[in-house]
Formats: sequence, structure tokens, C-alpha cells
Amino acid sequence: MPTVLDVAKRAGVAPITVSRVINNSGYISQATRERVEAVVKELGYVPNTLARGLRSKRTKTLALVVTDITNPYFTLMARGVEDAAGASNYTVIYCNSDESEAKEENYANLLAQRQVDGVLLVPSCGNVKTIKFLLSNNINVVALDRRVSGVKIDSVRSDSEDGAYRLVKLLIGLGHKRIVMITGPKDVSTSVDRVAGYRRALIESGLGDNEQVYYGAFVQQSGYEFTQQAMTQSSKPTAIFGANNFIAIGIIKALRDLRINVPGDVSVVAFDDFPESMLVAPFLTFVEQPAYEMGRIATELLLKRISGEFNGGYQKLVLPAEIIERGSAGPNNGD
Amino acid sequence: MPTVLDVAKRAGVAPITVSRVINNSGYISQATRERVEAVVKELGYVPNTLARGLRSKRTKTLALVVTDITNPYFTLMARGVEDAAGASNYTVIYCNSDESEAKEENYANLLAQRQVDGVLLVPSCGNVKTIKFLLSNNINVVALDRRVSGVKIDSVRSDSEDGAYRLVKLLIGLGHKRIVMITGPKDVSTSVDRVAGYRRALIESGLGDNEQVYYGAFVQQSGYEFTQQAMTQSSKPTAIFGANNFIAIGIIKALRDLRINVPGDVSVVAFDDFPESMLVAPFLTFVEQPAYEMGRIATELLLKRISGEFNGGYQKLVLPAEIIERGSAGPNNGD
DNA sequence: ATGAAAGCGCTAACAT
DNA sequence: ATGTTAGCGCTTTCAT
Repeated sequence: MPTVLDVAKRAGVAPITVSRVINNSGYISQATRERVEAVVKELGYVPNTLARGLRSKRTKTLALVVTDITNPYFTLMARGVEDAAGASNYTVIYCNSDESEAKEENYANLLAQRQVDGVLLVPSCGNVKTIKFLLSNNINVVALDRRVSGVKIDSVRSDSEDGAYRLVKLLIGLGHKRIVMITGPKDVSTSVDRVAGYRRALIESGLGDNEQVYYGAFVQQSGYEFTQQAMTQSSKPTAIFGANNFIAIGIIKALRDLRINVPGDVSVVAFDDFPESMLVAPFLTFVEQPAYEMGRIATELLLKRISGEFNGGYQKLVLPAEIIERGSAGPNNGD
Repeated sequence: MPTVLDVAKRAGVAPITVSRVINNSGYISQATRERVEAVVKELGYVPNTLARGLRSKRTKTLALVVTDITNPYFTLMARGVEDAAGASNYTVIYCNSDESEAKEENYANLLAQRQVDGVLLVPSCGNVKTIKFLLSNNINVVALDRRVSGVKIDSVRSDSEDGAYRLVKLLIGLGHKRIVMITGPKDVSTSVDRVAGYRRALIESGLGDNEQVYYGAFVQQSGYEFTQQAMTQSSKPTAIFGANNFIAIGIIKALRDLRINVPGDVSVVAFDDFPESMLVAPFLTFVEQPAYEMGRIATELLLKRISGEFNGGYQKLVLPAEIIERGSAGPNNGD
């Protein structure tokens, strides 16, 4: 493979001149630029980013660590990250922690070895060990989707508490009094915040005693199993709130298997849905989080930190979420 | 950040000894190993892969370039790639070409700059320019999912022709005679091969004159629009074959909007479905391709090429696909 | 079993 | 507007 030196010799200039042409830095006469560019093309020269990064201490690479890349919610977020990164000629490495702290740590190590310039992290849990490790390696970190405490970093998320509150108020407005919530782990902020919103709505409407929350994981199985449990109790709910899309699918499947009509017998609401391209008949009433925007904004913030363009106090951005009403939530026809 | 030199000094050894410990190469006495490892931990030393790659000409990095990462079919394939790569301590960079040749070329350039050791490529079209470029940069390439010609590389795909043939034979066995096919672009092998299987089944059953193929893209819209066209013709089909999952969703949506019952009035079959975690009521009769296995096998092959463990003739692996029968294909109740 | 020297390809720093 | 020198952090090669 040709190197800068090969190009330089052929073009009759010094290596640094080739470097300047390629990077569009410093002053270069038009004539020299054209000559160098011609040789680059002629030899099929491709700059070596390893050497470049080693010398310049900049790899122009970011990493996005999410907990579940199979969830279209995170796929969309990834798209926002990629678009913002690409606009600044940065590349993104995608990692999937599967909600496992061990995997998260492992990836953090790998990313540090690769000298990424920054990491966008959806923290797998409340533990900030990974974040501290990255920071100690001079890698900028922005927390995405979830809150973290005990560490000074920027964060971008959407308003889970408010979204949950409004969703539950909507149900209450439809006459529902026994609303069960099925959520994710206890140590994940989105899970906890959505419960807080649910609780606030209930209490505000004098239904505080009816609170019933099942903590599980953000997977279909949790939705399915806890729905079965909830529907076999003496006091059955008339509405179920799933804390994410996979849980919602599990809820709806369980109700279908129990031959319970949605929303005739039981209403279902959730956070996040699936893209229309994967859905034949969208009908879930849900909170739509601005996943793409979150990814984009977080990335822009991260890039500004990296470039030093922004070095002010740590930002905690909370974007508003929107309720999309479809058919899965109806009036309470029960008791 | 500490470097090998820092570790070496602290441990009272030469840098190369630290290198040997980290890479588990050469002979190291137990005592030295332990001393070095202790210092590595103490200083929080993280090896710099840029320097390593620059010197060793190996980055232990692969790339997977797919045409549409939002399609769960490719997500599953990516999983197979990641697992196989991880097992050999390789990292994977994911790229999405959006079926665009320009984007594919752009990524190829980026990957060459990053000195990846190998690329798993789902070719966006019949053009082998990208592949030739990668090969000319000494990067091993394995073609995934789709055939390419005019270039000597390994390829791993599943048997589209056979899958399509069996799917259409199934429909014919159910009494269908007017079967419309909606497929992807004309210059993509999976699209073409599935048409070939469809055609063979029709001809074999004396239905060759009934062939009707709509070429579009592997997206929902193609399924939707061509179904509308097909159902407003004088001679309406009693079954529709979508060449992938997104097309199938479009077909089913169009039929629903036209108030045509599936499978009562029209049967629908396709290639690929969506994971159960995203589906409330799976009902598509479809060809399931071994996406995970394809990813895994292709990666193992690529790694063997990279290591030089395998340097025989170029492999063209074609894995069998399986028909999953659900409810979307029923007997022909029409004329 | 360990080390010394050299260099991978590039660009920062400092000339001119 | 262009060039010289040096060195980023690591591992290859060749000793001992």
C-alpha cells in the first residue's frame, strides 16, 4: 500500500504537504494541491487512520453503547447519533450491553483501547464504574436515555415521569381505577421514573391505594407473565401500563391467550411502539419518545465537548415526550 | 495515560516484555508475568490498539456492511457475525448501505482507512467495484446473502431459488393458479433468484403463462402499491408472494385497506418474518433463512482467510432455507 | 527467558 | 507556501 511518503516523492513535495492537502489544513497553492491530488488518485492512496490517530490523538470515532440494539427504539436513536456524527465526519462504533454490567465494562475497555474520542452511553444500571473508567481515560461521555448520579457528565433523556403521568391520567380520565403497571428493573432510571409518574397520577386522583407495580425486565416475557399474574388475582385491573414496547407486546399476547379483549375488557398503554414498517395494524396508545432527536442532540453535545467548543457546566437535557392515542386504550366498561 | 514504557519501568523490565505478557506470546516466567500484571493493574494501563495495529498490521477488526440494518433479518445476521468474531477476540464495525452503491463505496473507503482485517459484505447491487477496491487494499472480503460474479471471493447465502420454489409449490398445492410475485430490485441476486424459483414452480405445474412479477424495492411501500395494482386488474390473483418481510407487511396492509381477507380471499407468503418479540400474532407463512448461521459461518470463513489457516479455492456456500407454515396461506376459495 | 534497536505511517512543532 | 525533525505507542527482528 502506498504511504504519504510515496505520494510525496511522486509529487515532488514533502510528506507534510501531502498531509496538508488531505486534511485541508494550512496553506497550499492550488497548483500543489492539484498535483498531489492527482498522485493520490493515481496511486490509489488511502490514508492510514491508525497512524493518524496515533500521532494526532484524535480518532474521529465515537461509540454508542445501548442496552438492546434489537429494540427499534434504540435503532432509531442510533440513527440520530450516526447522522450527527457523520455530519462532522465522525464514525460510530455500536455496542450492545444486553443490560449487563459486565458486558458494558468489557466494551468500555475495548473502546478505551481503540482510543475513541467519546462515548454515548445508555447506562445498563445505576453503577457508574464504567463511566468513571472512561473519564479516567480522558474519554468524554454523555449519558443517553437514563439518569445517572454521582458523576459529572452531560445527559440527554426524555421526560419519563411526565410521559407516564400523562398516560395514566388519560386512563383515569377514561374511568379506569385499577391500573396495573409492569416495568423494568428497579435500578434503571427510566423504569423508576415511569413508576413515579404513574404514582403521581394515581395519588393526584385519590387512587393511591390502588398502586400495583410489577418490576421485571424490559422484555416481552415480563409483560406476559406479570399480566397472567395480574389477571388471576381477585381484584383484576381494567387497564395495564407497560413500561416499554416489548413489555407491551407481552401484555397483549397474554391478554389474547386469556381471551380478554383489548380495549373492550382491558386497556393497554405503554412507552414506545414499533415502526410502522413492522406493523400491520398499529393500535397501541403510547408515549413516543424523541429517540432520533435524543441521539442527535447528545452527539452534537458530545462533539462540542470533544472539540472544546463547549466546556461549560454539565447539561442535563430532558426532552418532552408525546402521547400518541390509538385504539388500545378505551373507556372502562367494567366495575 | 500510561504506556508500555511506564509499565516496563515500574516493573523493571523491557517494554517488549510487557508486550509479551499482554499478548500472551513468547516465553515469560511466571514471576515476571505476575509482576507485570500487577503494575498493569496498578497504573490502569490500557494498550493502545492504534499503535499496536500500526506496527503489527493487524487490527483485529472486521466490518459488516448490510443494506438495511433496521431489518431484523440483518440484525440477526449481525448477531451471528458478532458472536463468531467475539469468540476470536475480533471487534465488528457495522455499516449500513441503504441499498445505495455510493454509500457502500464510501464505507469501503472508510474501512480501508481504518485498516480492518476483513469485510463481510451484503452487496448493494451487482457492481463489484467496492469489492475490487477492498481486495486491492489487501482486505479479505466475504459476500453475504447475495451472489456476486466477476470477482474471486468466498460467499455465504441461503437457497433463495429453492425456498421460493417450495413456497410457490405449496400455494399451487393449495389450489392457487394466479399467483402474483412482488420482489425487490432487478440487480439484486436474492430478488432474481426468488423470481427464478417462482417461475420454475409455475412452469413445472403448467402455469407458466400466469407469471406476473412486480419489481420494486425491499420496502413496505413496494408491497403496498403493487398489491393495489394487482388487485385492481381484471384478472385478480388468489395469492401474493412477497420477496421479503417488509414487502409482506405492505401486501397485508394493502389487502386490509381493500377489505380483502387473508387467507380467506387471498393467500400471502413471503421470505423472512419478524421476531416474535415484535409480533402479537405471528401468522405469516414464510421461508425462514438461517440468518444467524449465515453470519456465523461467513465470519468463521473470513477469519480463516485472514489467519491464513485456509487459503484454498473460493467457497460458495449455499445454506438451505426452511418453510414455516402459519395461517396466511390457505386453500384457494376463488375461481 | 529477556532485551536493544528500529520502524510502522502519520502529523505537531518549529523552521524558512 | 512549504519543509525538517522528531516522535506518537507499540511490536518485529534479531540478539543474548
